[in-house]
Amino acid sequence: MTNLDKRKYEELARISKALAHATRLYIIHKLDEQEYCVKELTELVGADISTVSKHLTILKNAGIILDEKRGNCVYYKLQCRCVLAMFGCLTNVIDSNKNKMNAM
Amino acid sequence: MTNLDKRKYEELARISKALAHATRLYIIHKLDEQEYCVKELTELVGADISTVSKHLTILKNAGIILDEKRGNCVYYKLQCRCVLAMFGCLTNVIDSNKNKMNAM
DNA sequence: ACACTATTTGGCGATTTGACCAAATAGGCA
DNA sequence: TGCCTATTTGGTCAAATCGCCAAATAGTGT
Repeated sequence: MTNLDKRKYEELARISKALAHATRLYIIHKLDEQEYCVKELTELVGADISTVSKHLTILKNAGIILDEKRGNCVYYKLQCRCVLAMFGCLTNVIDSNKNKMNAM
Repeated sequence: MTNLDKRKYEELARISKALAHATRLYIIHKLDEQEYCVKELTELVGADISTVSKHLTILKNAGIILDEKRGNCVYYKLQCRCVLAMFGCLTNVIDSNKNKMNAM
């Protein structure tokens, strides 16, 4: 793997790692429906608010979501809806696995 | 997050985690071009063969690649090319980030 | 059976990740 | 200013991940 390749795939992995968590995928899914503040997401997720805040930071750093402070709250929304295609991809793999299973 | 949701997003995360590594993404990319045995991939990747073997196991367990023993070697290939769409998705996010940057 | 090659597995140390708690920070409002 | 709510940050601990080495396994050919 050349150095150039290495950088390229580490960049891809950086985004990919940000997606590699059930809670973060769930948050993305919810933010696709509407924007939410941290407190609201915390209730939806059902974890400590500091935990949710950290997940949001990870997604933000990956450029997947955006934050906007309004009044007392920080609202998050999807930065680019192209991540939603990821769900389709992941689901395809899962379905494809199931089909392979059934075909046995 | 309901129990059903939880199961669903953990399943998605399971696949997503398998992709969350530069070397594994690189392997997928190479296997898109042609099939390779472990030894060949090891040379391409430039890591210990046991390390590469473990990466391959992770990808196999996620249903992303398939192995086939022929002669002395185990050849790996993509199980479903739908994972390739994932590269497009990840690249979109990265490009989208860059565009947002430039627009500032 | 023996030697040789390819691959996987087990185990270890190092690093990263994830969850919670507690404390710090930031804004709004009385 | 002081209080209250929302959010982030720092710290700690447990668990997961990663990479290598060494050993085990599997198959080929002599």
